[in-house]
Amino acid sequence: MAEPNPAVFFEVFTEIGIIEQLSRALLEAQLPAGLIAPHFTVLNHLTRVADGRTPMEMARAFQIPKTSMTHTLKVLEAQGLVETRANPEDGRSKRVWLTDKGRDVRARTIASLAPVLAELAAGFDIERLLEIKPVLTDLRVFMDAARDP
Amino acid sequence: MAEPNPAVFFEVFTEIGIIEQLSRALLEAQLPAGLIAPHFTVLNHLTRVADGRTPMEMARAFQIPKTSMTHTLKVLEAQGLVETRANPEDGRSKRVWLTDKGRDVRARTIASLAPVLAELAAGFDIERLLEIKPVLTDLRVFMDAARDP
DNA sequence: CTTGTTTGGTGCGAAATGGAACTATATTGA
DNA sequence: TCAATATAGTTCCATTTCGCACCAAACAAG
Repeated sequence: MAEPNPAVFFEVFTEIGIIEQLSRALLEAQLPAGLIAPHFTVLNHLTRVADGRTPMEMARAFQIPKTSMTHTLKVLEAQGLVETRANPEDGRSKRVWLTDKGRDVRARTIASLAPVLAELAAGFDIERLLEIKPVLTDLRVFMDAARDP
Repeated sequence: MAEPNPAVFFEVFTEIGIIEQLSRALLEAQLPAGLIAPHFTVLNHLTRVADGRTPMEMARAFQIPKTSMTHTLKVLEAQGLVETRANPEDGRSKRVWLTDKGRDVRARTIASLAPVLAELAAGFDIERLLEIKPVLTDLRVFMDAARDP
């Protein structure tokens, strides 16, 4: 019997890296011109988690530098997909809100993604995904908590 | 009982995206200055899969555009970590070989990564990773085969 | 052959990424 | 209270990413 070997983390991360590339390509194929995955991620986060987040809250949620979030939001705002207003509770920060157009783009993308996902589901057993999902969630939460604060 | 819902793909991809970010940060923290994850990925691929691959073979393996591979290799070559020679079997292409220095950088990175992975293993059950790994591998293979050629 | 098409690789330019330094506001503590 | 420190966000800049256009070698068909 083999010893538990931490290298399995490395191997799992390698698989995850490739799947991330492939799934990002699937998403971006459905996005309107000028938008890429990080833009969609923000629209989706504001819809699913809570509208009116601050840039820093989102940067932390996605584990990206705040400078990257600044730029991503600039693009979204220039395209009229989000709008920002001052945060009355903290003069340093601002809050980001979806516009109707932003909500619409997000909804259309989800809709056009549905047949793509359905095609994946036709060739890969969804049950297996349901099994690994809680492990992935726990791993994400664990790693998120483990990084040096 | 719920219908099998393809949206679980979306949810799994979301978790995978965040884990990819976090794991990449762990790797890059161990890399020497001037190298980032994609550089290491090439060194690792040449070591694990086969030395002397062509740029296109690697671009396809990692699912990145060939122009990105050109640039990544330029950095690695400038730092003396790989060297390229003409491909005698095909005048259009070239083959990429690790140098001793490249092998050394890769080995040192793996070594310095070991305690990081061990620390992860101390807080997260490796058995659960061993369970999901084959599913991830199958998913990666399936998605890789499913993209339009 | 030789002409049309495919394939490997590069140069270029636009956009994205992210570190460093900076400003402004908030918080902490002596 | 007010000085020291921490935090949110931006600007600036170097590097990365990747689409497009291009070149050269290979291959395919007549």
